[in-house]
Amino acid sequence: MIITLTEENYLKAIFHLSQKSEGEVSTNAIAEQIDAKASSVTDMLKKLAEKNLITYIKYKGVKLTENGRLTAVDIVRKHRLWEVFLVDKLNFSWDEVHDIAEQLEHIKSPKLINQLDAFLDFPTYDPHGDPIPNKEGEIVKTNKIMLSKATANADYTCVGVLDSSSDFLKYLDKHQIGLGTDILVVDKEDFDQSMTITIRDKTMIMSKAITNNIYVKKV
Amino acid sequence: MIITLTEENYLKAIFHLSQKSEGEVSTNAIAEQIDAKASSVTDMLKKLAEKNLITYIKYKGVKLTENGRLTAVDIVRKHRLWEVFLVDKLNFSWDEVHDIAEQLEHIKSPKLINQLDAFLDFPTYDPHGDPIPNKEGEIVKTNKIMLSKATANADYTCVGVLDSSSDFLKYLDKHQIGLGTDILVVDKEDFDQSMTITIRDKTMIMSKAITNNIYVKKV
DNA sequence: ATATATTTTTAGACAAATCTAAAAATATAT
DNA sequence: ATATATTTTTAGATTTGTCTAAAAATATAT
Repeated sequence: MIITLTEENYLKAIFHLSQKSEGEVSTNAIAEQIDAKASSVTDMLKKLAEKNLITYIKYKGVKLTENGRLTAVDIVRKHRLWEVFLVDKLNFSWDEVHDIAEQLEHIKSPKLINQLDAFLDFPTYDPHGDPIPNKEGEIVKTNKIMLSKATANADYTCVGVLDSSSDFLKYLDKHQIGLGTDILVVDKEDFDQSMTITIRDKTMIMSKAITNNIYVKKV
Repeated sequence: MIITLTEENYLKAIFHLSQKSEGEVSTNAIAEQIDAKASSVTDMLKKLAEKNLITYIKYKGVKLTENGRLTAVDIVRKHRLWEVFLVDKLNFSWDEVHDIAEQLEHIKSPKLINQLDAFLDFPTYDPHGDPIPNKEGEIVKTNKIMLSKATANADYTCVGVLDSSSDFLKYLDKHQIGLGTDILVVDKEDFDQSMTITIRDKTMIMSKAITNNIYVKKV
């Protein structure tokens, strides 16, 4: 069955939205993610349901079918492998790769992806710390938590970011925070939930807007 | 100015056709190359002329403008660089790369192509012996000739192929002919223009259908 | 419980790229 | 030079993905 580029983007959007919260994904949420009008989304949902990629009940939102999930995960796999390629082989920085990978993820050739995977030495995480699904569509789950949920007086390591927009990644670069950076949570302010943290013996304060976008693991 | 994927394919087709013969390119020739109906081509030619990518006079065929030529050459550059990547880095064989490069050539990111170029060590020829245009759109001209035009009792080296279809390339692989293979032309039959050649001390006969698709250089 | 707000869907229109069928222009052959 | 063949264009329809505006369904608030 032929799946168009647009359909692929819808499937990916639905997949990402269903990762964020349980249950059905709403039309409006998809519209926002895709940057389209809700009416356009409704049209597309009918097509995807017709192709058995989603289950769709009017006014009730959608869910990916097994088929749809596998298709979406395959796109995510390609996206993340290409990001590794761009950073590891072509010397891109982690804030530059998203838009290019967004294009490359639609290239259709199973052999290409398998060879790329081998060429990159079968990476398990992309440059933002997101896991790379395997060929069977399985995704490893790491017990990462949001930095904002970390407890005071404990050591953590940065293992990923939620927001991989260029602006946020540049902020992290500026403060020399990357994957593997050790973070000591010194204090958490009750009032605005800002945090005092220590990185390489330098202490700084981070707003919740920041700590809510950094994934850490207890060390 | 935004150039769609379809427009890019038309420009590339016109470019390749104008390489083959002087003067204007005909609507039918484009239709055949693109595998579309002549009426569709006419519609597209109007659009391309509107965008100043071609000069188009009704019933008189088309020519690329400087702008159109640069756009087409850039696509060819990308196509050939990706082919080098696939063969040199991902271990594809030369008969497998065309269709994938056909997709990759449309990825839009100047930085990506420049970094790829550097990563591949600035190659000048693709896996089929076709020259890779430089950033400025210049293409080196080699004094290659068709094997069918070669003279008897002279030494040549294979430097390229005209037909880079999978079937033809597999024929060459089977007979262990590749870029750099030395070919001694022993005799040329007047009747059917078949040739007796010697490759690594093994003599064989090649029909004109074959010799017409192999580029050689006198050695 | 009823009015109000929000979300979602429908209806109809539009742009891009294609097609078929027919008309117009150009080329070829006797 | 005139009839015939070929090439190219036009006209009108179709598909995909989008939109706006209005209607329908669902959710929220008093």
